Amino acid sequence: MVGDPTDEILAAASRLIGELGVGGTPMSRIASEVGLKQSSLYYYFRRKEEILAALVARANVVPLELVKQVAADGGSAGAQLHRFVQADVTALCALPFDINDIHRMAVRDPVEFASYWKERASLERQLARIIRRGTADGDLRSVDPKLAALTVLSNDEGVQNWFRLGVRWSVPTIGLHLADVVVQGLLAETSQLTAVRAEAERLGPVDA
Amino acid sequence: MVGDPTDEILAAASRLIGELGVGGTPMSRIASEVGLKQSSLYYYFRRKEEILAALVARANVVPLELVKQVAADGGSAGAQLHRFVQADVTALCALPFDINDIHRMAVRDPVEFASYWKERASLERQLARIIRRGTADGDLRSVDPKLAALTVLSNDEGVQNWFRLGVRWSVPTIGLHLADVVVQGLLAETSQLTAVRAEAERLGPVDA
DNA sequence: CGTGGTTTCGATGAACCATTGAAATCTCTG
DNA sequence: CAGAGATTTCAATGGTTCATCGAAACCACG
Repeated sequence: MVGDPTDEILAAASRLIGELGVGGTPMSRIASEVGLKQSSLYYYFRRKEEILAALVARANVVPLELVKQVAADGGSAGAQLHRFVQADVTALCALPFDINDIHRMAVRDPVEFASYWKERASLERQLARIIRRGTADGDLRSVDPKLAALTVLSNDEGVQNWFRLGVRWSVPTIGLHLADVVVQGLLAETSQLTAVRAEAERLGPVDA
Repeated sequence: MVGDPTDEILAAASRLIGELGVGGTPMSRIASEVGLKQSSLYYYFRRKEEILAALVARANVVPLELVKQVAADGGSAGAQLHRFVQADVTALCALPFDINDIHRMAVRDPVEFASYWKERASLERQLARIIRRGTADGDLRSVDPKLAALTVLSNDEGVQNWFRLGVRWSVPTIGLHLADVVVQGLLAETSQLTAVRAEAERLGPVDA
């Protein structure tokens, strides 16, 4: 054990949950991984969900940073959306565990996961803002911005889910495909897709 | 208790799991719901997962029926896709439990859920075939049909997930939005969306 | 040293999954 | 209707996990 036991525990939990799932990783296993006895974990975390909440809190920051960065970098709404989707898919697939797995717990325990839901709502709002602006500019079709934002995020999480099962495509391939579908699906005119894609590429990958 | 205890058990399990989640519904609760003791359940199902497998097996049939029906009804690939997405979203949202919740178990237990994975693969294949034909006809953009099929299904499951949390939109609203985005996202020309939508509407909702 | 705060642990209890062998119930036939 | 044989139910039990508690070990510092 080198650093803060809290970090050690989170790192071990993160790895094990990615391997065995939330339900499949007992506290005793996490404990032995960091050289502690099972009951000792409860000194650092009062309940198992507290570990999950801490884990998801970290994971949640990433997409939020992404959408902020994308908005700050500017460009058309389509290009922003395109860059966000690609980066979001990449970020979600890079997590050591399935975010939906932990999301499942967050549904049952709104108190413990309060910050998760707050950040999640913020993420939807900011994405909706981009889409709303796109509609106002005439770049995007006229859609309900909030509904569109929700489906975009759902899609990112959905493919992340299936990616973990070992599909044959690389993450960039999936991200690019998804970004293309989503953006063209919201674009006012299909012919703009190549232009939007070029613009997104010119701005480069998001670095958060 | 009126009919086959097996059906009684599945019905109770289905309802309880929708309410409390897979991990949150003990066998004892299911048992008492159908007027049995906990251990008696194991006469009908050897393990808890067997109940879940039976549940998901039923649920899985629906999208499979849908895609077959849609293909049988004919029409352009875009219209078929549009009708399928709407019907699939409706079907998934109508399930008493979150299909992803059970899907999670299926990942860890490929033996028990063997039929699930077979039907799932079949679903992806048939959807991919529709998309492939659309590309060949020039209706759809040139995309990897299998990747596109996977993302379409992911999207349906993704919104179903979030729908359960009580979003403010109705199921038909969500389904229509998603179908529009997906279809236009894959269409060769945006201008065709209204035509495709009209065609899909003329064919009516899928009745499987 | 020794005092007070921090960290770890063993013991324990409650909830749940699963098994088992026996009891109760049903079914069918002579 | 008796009773053999199959079906269905259950109480008892064991193993695993989450969580709590009080005591012991450890540590910093006067």
